[in-house]
Amino acid sequence: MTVTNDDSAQYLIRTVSKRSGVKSDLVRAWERRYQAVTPTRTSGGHRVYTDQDIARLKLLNQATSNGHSISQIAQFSLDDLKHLLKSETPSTVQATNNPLPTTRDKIHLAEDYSDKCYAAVLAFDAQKLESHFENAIVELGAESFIEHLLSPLLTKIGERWKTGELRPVHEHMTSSVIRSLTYILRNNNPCPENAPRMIVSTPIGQLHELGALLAAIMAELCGWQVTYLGANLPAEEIAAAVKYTNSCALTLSISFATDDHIVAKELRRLKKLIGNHVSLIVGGRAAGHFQPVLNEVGVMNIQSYTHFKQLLNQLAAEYRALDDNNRQ
Amino acid sequence: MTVTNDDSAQYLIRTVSKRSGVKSDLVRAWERRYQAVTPTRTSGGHRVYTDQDIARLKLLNQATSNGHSISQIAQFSLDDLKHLLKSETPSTVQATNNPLPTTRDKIHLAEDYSDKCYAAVLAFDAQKLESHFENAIVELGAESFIEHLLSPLLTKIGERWKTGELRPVHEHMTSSVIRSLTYILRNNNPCPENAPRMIVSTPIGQLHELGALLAAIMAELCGWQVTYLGANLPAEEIAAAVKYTNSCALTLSISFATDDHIVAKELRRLKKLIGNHVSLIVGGRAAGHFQPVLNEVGVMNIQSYTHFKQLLNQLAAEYRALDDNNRQ
DNA sequence: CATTTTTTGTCAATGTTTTGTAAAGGTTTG
DNA sequence: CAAACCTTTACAAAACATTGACAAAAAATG
Repeated sequence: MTVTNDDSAQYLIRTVSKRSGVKSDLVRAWERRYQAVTPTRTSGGHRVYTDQDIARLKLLNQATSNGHSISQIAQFSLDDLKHLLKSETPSTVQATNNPLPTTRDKIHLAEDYSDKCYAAVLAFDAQKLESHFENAIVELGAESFIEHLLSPLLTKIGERWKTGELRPVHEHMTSSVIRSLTYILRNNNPCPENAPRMIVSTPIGQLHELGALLAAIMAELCGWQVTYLGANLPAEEIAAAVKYTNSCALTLSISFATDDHIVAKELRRLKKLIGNHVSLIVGGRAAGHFQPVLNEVGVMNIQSYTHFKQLLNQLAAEYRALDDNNRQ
Repeated sequence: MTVTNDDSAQYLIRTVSKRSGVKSDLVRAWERRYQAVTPTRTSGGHRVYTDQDIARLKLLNQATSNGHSISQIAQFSLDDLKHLLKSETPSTVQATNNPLPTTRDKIHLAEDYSDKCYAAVLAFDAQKLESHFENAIVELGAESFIEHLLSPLLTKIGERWKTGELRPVHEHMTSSVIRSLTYILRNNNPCPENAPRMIVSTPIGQLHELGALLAAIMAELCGWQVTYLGANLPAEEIAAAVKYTNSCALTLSISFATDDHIVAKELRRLKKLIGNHVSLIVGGRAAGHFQPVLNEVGVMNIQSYTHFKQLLNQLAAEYRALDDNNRQ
């Protein structure tokens, strides 16, 4: 049984765009130039699409971001497209050259969205927040969404939380919305079989999960196979997860400098439990407070968004090289 | 529930509007433009609708907020519309014969999936778990998925956790996967504008969120507009969320009888903070341990899956009636 | 390697369709 | 008689369509 409905389901182009992740203009362009889809029309001339069309555009979107030329694959059947995507390595996210002219516009757009999203958070309007996020993902693309919208937004929320403009519930609500969005983001970027694995969580006592959530999403986008565990877990549990999944990296977010003892103790225990072959990465607002322990334990400390991305790619490369050697 | 296909039950447009959530003007517009409904008339010319018409408008309302174009689906049959929305809302129609999968088959299938899912949990394989869930949702439909798969699975996890077969991480991982599935489930079942609102969370000290998650999903499926806050929140925060969202119900899950004092205290504080006009619902494995407090505070205690569903529908009906009165 | 050429995503301008809402003025109902 | 309905007409915002053009990226060519 396939996911798609029969032909009775009819959508207008904006819905198709939202669901497939392809901008409306581009949907039309693909139809005009390559007949990638052939929607029926209303009496007034508006395009009307089926569920199949949406599935098709979703796959085409994935395939093109994997490097395929749209002109070559536009007329493939659904099965052909699925087959194409199965036997493929994922999109490698380049961390390098960013300051392109198009990026500037995106940054502007992202700021715009960021304001709207923050307003929704402040108003405690989960529905609106989710809606803004959805639109932003389509317009910005997953990568830019994270870098220029999500990342600064979470920083802002963290700050406002300290000043008292926001309450803890605001953060919980936001986490909840973002968590359910994970599904769309992951959908755009299926990860391969042999991807390096990572656990993301928060040590015990650390209740704020926004940072961890961001890290998890970023890692997934960089081609990692991430298992996200949520916040506030004791070292033994996290270590167990690392073993179960055979992960080669563990990322923790520490955003609040509550009790130095606990965090330090947990970090030391964790390192002992997971051993040296697993990379321990720590980030978050308050990570700096624990610098001595971080150094002692041998933690990779995240400095910035870009830094984390570099780290992710670097580690993934190392892991792949290691993996190749083992196989030979 | 049951639908009286009785022709004797006839309604005027204001009633139809209230029950379906479609404004009177719009009901007329849909009739004039697309013949979405074709009510009979009184001798004087007033429109007279049947229960079927109401059901129809309800579905059309849902479908449009789901992205379907009203002009395209206005003339669909009731069955077509139901099929379009795939997951059937319990509060609406279920009376017609289900020609496709028997309930018995579904239960069997669900058990099958349940086993697979539990195996994935045990093996700590988040990807496989998510994949099973996805397939199950498609095959079973959202409702059956929750009743016959998710609900028993979570119970099982709770039990196995107590015996030590599963660790806390297993539960965290499962929560994480289910949380990201929320997106699909919600998408299948968009809630109307005037839906009653509910907050779902877990009182401070209660770290297990699976029960709360299930409650949230069920409530959404019953037509509530749910804001899910995650676990472990102090009374003030939860109460703030209730106020922000103007919720008329609050559901808490208590699955672990840690410290009687804290939970009891939190419940009392919560009741004070939210007042009497907000329904306080409590469920979960360990809810029974707090029976005295629950009685004292005036809590509705969830007894079972079915009971919760009844409660949800009943409260929603009460709220709608109240809302109607306020508007008049 | 340097130049075209092609591909591809994006945008702008301009006109149309869709769709929810509202006002005006008459009719029915209780 | 007041409240609720009815019909018609109109309106405006959002969403679409079409055409044509542009520029970056990729590919082909010299």
